[in-house]
Amino acid sequence: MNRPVRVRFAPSPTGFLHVGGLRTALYNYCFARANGGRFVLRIEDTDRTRFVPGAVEDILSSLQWAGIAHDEGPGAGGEYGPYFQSERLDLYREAVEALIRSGHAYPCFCNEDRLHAMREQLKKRGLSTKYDRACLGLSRDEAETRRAAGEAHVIRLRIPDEPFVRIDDLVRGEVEIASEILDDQVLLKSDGFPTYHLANVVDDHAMEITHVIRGEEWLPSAPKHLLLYRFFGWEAPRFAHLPLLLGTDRSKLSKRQAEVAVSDYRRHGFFPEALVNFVAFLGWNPGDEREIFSLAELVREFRIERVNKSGAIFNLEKLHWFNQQYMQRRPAERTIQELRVILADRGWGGIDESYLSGIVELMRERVTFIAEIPERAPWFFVDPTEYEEATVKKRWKKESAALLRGILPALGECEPFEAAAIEATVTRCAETAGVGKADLIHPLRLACTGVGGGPGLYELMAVLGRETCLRRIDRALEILV
RNA sequence: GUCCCCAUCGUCUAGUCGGCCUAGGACUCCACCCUUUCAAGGUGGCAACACGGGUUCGAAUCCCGUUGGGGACACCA
Repeated sequence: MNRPVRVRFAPSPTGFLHVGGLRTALYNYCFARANGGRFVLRIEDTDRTRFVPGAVEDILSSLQWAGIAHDEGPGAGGEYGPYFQSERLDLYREAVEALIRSGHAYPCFCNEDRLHAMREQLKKRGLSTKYDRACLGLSRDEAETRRAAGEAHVIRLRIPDEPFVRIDDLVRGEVEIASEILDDQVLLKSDGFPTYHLANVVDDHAMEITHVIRGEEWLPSAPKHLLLYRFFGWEAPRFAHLPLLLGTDRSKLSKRQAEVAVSDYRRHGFFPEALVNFVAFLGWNPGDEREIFSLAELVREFRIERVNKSGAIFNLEKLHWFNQQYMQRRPAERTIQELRVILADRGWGGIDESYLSGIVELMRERVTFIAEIPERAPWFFVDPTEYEEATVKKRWKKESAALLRGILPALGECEPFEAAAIEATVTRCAETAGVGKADLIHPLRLACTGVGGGPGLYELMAVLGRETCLRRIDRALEILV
């Protein structure tokens, strides 16, 4: 009765890993980990016409980046392989023949044109566009003869004559669908490849999947899958249909409305922890007010029963907030290394470790992305060549130049050249000159950075170092007069 | 069009089997505090139970309907 928990994430390589797919994978992963189960990754590559080169690699690397590791599947091995459906074709063919023998499936020789015309007719009359079963009337002998002759055909599922199919969904409860609206779905295409419906059921059974956690778009076809399990005589898994991720226009999140590939977010500099945390909260929450969850914490707290029923809009602003939160929390060492790479890309390579450490310490709570550090504070890496006009106007007074000249020698002797000592120096000079500290601080900041905002002046000067500060002050004195 | 799903602030949501909700938190926005600046942080504010019927002493919570939104209707997944 109680089989060991096994779940799967089964993307098709028709594009890059979608953020919605990431959430589906995440929920599957959490469910498996929380229940001592196995998380299987299976590639559903049964549509040769839509295969996108590089998609499999993108799916794999995106999942790895996010920290969602599969126990079985491409790159991980496993007892239930192969994990590419294109390598399991024999299984589907055998299964479909068994279905034909038991009378639950039948060959159909209708061509696309006839099918299309038929649907148009039904649509015009306001009826559902299901197959009219023209080929169901064929005798078994005739069908076999035509198949043997190599005539192009598909195999269709024969929907039984019963009032309805019921599915007990883990997030939606009981859902009933009238059988009469179910279509005689194609199971095997004329090219010998299975459709999703067949391959999915055959593989989930073969791989002993106990819980199918997937997007809500599959809910309407779930009854067909249930029927398939019954016709095969297999125990069906439990189903959990997840609410959709929506774009700002409230329609299913798609390429048209926003960036949807996980790799896009990665490229923009979002942290995997932030994306995972954000996406986890689109349809689930712990029931209290906590919001920052590591992957390990999600595993510990995730309950499939707490998954919401309604779709959630992918709110980029909130994602930014999560990223900023993680910017402040993540270990500085990682940020330093990543900053080093970004700087090297901009031609600012070979920078001292302790210097980068000082920068990160000062900038981490002021930015959302690492790349913002050189953007917002280029003066850490190069002397300012011009001075922000509005700040000059507001902060550079007639007496500023004299004040800076006055503090220059004191800064030259300030020992050690650290925040506390620099502050003491500035305070003393301000007192001596009979002005407020601010009259010294703002011109100093302008001279050292060229801008009006940024980290605390003393801290920033300490990081820049005495030599750099003095040089910059000299130069400002020349230019600003 | 047919079928299915959904319905609390602009957004993500809390609201366990109806009373503790004059509906809580977070994002965004605004104000104030902190402060040399910019942030971060703190405090406060704006802002919602789609509508109509029931059931009940009592409903955001249960039932029905309406409306709205979404999804599915392929030899795509």
